[in-house]
Amino acid sequence: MLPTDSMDSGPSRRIAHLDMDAYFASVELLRYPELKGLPVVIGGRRSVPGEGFQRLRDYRGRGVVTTCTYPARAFGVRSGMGLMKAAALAPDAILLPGDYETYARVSRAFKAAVAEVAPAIEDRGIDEIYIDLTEVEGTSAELARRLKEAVKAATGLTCSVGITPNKLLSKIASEMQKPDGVTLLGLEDIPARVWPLPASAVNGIGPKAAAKLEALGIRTIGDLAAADPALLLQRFGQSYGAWLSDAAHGRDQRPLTIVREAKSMSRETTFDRDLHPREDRERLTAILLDLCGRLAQDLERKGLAARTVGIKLRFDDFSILSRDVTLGWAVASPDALRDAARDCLRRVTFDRRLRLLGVRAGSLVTPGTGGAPRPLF
DNA sequence: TCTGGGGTCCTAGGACCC
DNA sequence: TCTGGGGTCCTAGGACCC
Repeated sequence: MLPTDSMDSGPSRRIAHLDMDAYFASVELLRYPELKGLPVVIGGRRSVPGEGFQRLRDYRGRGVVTTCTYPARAFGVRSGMGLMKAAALAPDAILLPGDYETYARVSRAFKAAVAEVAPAIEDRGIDEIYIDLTEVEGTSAELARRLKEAVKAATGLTCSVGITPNKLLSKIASEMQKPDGVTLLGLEDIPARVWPLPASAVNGIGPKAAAKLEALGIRTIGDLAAADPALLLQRFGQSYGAWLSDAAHGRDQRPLTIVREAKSMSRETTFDRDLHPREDRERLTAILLDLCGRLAQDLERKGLAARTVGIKLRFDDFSILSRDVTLGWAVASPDALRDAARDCLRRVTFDRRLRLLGVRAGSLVTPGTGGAPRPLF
């Protein structure tokens, strides 16, 4: 047995994961302080403006809970839950439509504040980031406090921070003391603090993998660490099987991705009611044109063009179908996106009603560089 | 009363080329 | 006539994440 971990885990790092608490709901509470302490749910479509706040019980139609306050969670409401089901649990909860422009603005503000403390940041979406603290002066406890203070000063919001030697453990750690928490973990804490958690607490073990593990009698991360690696390889394949073993032992050497280029952009919409491919043809055409127009705007804003265009359909039975086409050139205009999307739609046999239509731009290039044919000389 | 919208990555087969 | 092995690109689907 090797006496130290430094020989097999490489140079030791200090990585933070910072996660905003009930993010969208907390931003709304800044705007409506009178809702503090009440069950509030963010979700659904923008409703007709009326008097006062809309109650969850009055909501009609499709939609899910995007996020909710902790008092709403006390009723059993969860992200991703259908709004009708949420209304049955918490009929008096306040329902607010999402205001994504504001959430994005506040997001830029908290990330800029964190960058003042530590500049090496990996963006993980609107409400969370990884931060490399390896080269930053101070104890982990001090740095956690400074990060939280910087976020609070810039936005008025609280967050939870986990600091450990890698991204995998920090992601787990930041969940441990939510909300407004700090959790510091070393490799020596793994057996006592990480192994009792359910396997699904690992980022990358979703519902399917968790169910498959459960069928093997593997429920906790500790069970996974104790499982025969050969069995995992056999049941989950070389790549994922090996990763499962590593993850259970807290082994993770992934670097932070500081700059990331967009790989694809898409727009999709779920209809108010399922649409018939022929009887509702005009309505579907109008929706397709709208999606292409919005996607073209997104591309223009980012100065990008697509060499691949695809469509996504969700049918009334929730099955999903996609088709895409790669063009010999890059496109960005609404008309070109529409023509390519129509080519894709022609390859589909429609025998069910449609629930959702989406348009996707992939193989993105910057026009004038990657989009042009390479010169011969 | 079912189940949003925006992404990434992986796998796997076939076409095509060397 | 049959023997190859890579490599890349494209397409479709699926798992997972925020």
